[in-house]
Amino acid sequence: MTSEVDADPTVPTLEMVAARAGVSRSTVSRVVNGSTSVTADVLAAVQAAIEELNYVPNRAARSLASRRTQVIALVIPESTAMVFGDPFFASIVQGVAMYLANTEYTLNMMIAVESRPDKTRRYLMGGNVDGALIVSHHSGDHSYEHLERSLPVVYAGRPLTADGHGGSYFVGVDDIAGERGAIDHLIERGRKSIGVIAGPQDMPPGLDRLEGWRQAVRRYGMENTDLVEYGDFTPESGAEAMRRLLSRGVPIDAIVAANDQMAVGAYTAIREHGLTVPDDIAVVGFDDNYFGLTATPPLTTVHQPSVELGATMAEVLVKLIQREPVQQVTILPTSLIVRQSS
Amino acid sequence: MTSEVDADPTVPTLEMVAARAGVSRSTVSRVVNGSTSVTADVLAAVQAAIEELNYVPNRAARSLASRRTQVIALVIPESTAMVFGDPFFASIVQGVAMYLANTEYTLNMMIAVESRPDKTRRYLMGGNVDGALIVSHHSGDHSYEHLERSLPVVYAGRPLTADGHGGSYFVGVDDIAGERGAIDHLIERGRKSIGVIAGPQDMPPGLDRLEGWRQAVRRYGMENTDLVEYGDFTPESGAEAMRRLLSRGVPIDAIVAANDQMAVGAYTAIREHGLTVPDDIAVVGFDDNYFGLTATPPLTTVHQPSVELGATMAEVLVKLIQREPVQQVTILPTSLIVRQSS
DNA sequence: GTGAAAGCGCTAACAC
DNA sequence: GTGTTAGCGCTTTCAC
Repeated sequence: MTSEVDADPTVPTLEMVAARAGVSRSTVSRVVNGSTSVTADVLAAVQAAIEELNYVPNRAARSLASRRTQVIALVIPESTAMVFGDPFFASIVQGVAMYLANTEYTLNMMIAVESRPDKTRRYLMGGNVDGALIVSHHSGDHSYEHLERSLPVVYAGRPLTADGHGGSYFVGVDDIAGERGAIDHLIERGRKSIGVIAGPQDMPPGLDRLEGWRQAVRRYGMENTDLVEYGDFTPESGAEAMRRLLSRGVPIDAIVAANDQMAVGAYTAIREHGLTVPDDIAVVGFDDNYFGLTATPPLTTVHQPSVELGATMAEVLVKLIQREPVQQVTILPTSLIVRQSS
Repeated sequence: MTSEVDADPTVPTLEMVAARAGVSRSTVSRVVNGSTSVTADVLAAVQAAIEELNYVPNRAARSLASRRTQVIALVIPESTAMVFGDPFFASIVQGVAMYLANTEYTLNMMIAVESRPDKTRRYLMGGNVDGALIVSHHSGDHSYEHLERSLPVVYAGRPLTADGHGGSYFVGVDDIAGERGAIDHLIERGRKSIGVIAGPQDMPPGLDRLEGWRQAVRRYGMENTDLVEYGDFTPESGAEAMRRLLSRGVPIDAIVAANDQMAVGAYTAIREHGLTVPDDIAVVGFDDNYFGLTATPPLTTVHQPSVELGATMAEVLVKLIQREPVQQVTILPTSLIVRQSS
């Protein structure tokens, strides 16, 4: 048995609603668009007709006539999509989708194939969407900046440019403060020699989390100011960085990693050296995802509100589109989740 | 500084292309739509004009005139979106998006708010999309079945109905065979008493993976045919199920869990009893996500090709829309990933 | 092979 | 408040 799709169960049009309600198409249009200048009885009649016919406005027609699409693009570079497994991106997508579910906007998720950057650019500039949300693994990469002249755009994370944000709108978290908080916590617990497994230094989270560590090291007047090794956000790189740190022969009683994956990787290296977490070395991650949640021992980490980040990006973009006032920069708070690794 | 959006940088229209190329709009339309009945020189002229003007067809106009939208909806029930953290869903979304990136179709991802089922239904039936992909955590829930009469629909996972698939199109994996393979492996490694932490019995993966264990138990003539406890796919439930299994006092030297999260949870319970993985008890999961990958020891598990599953769903739907022949049921193979827990 | 003409379903001035 | 009138940018018969 094959499920056959009906030829055409005649989708009702605005005109049919008008005829049934005994009014003009304009009036129906007004009702559909929530105009106030319609008398109560006419409104009721139209609504009844809409209900009876099960009328749904045709987006294409509406968009063509109004020159608004009611579509928001969520652009994800292909290289980022590959690492979609990263819970951070999944959460952002979820936040965006859930926020938009309660608006009139539709989410158009697109993978930007990097070998054909033009395809994406043209699609976005071709009047097919009302605005775009850009999420890149290489957070801070605002290479779509030229778009901003023809389309409202909101980024996840601050741009890489040192001098301000170049007019871009973005939503992010305060990585510096978040990492500083992690170290405050370690100091409170009596740790003296705190190392850091930093992330790539060509993206803001990598840079800022390291800066947070630096500020804290200075503030607490710690002796070892060069206990830094770098990773690329993968567990393996975290393990390697930790091995390098341990092989220095310098005493270390705590480590902060720029994300949970590397923190969990550090566990491996610590165990290899016959040491235990947290007795010998306390470990604190960043992000708060299940890598840390399911690790043994469960990881203390800096929580980043990623679902909310997605929702906020969508909110800012919608306001931008509707020309409501919005801040260019929105910083969401991080919070320390203390578990058993510290 | 505020980024101002230009008033209207005049998006080029098909008419402008026609004028520039010195042909009629119909001809430009033919070129844009890849019609063969256009002479080489005319084609070249039109393509040049398109290039020079940076012309992009307006989707709304095209859709209005052709009565095709080129939009595919990916519907995710709200309750499922909540557990978006489950890598399985993230991978499906990724697969769908990546497949569609190479087609003319656009991905419209929508969260179906369960308190307003009508909103979703009407949107889908209102001629706003050419087809729908339905992904539910409660896999097998084909409650959108009525839609299939007016719209091509493809589901992830087999329906719950016992009698065939009721005409629905779906893409899934062979959970029964996958689980059986896990047990073949354990038997090969000399395990004698294999228990199972089953999933919820109101969804196909839960049912089928347990059935796979049952078939294998029977086939190998194992003695303990009731070494079954149930969980709800979370790590905690896996730990609890394992505790119940261990407290029975029956010898167990291996356990298969219906997903990786529960398998990792089982680790906890096994350790609590002073036992080790895999020396005392071998553990095999199902899904193959980072829960198992980052666990200690890394988990042996049944790999499910989730990205490919998403891509295949999209492929089937596109063929369905284009009235090309497609199988109603597509079953993707699972494969056993042997790591260190078995 | 190419053009002319007629809409697709809706919104938005503008009259009344 | 409500109706009339033009399109929005494209596809699609149908002639030629």
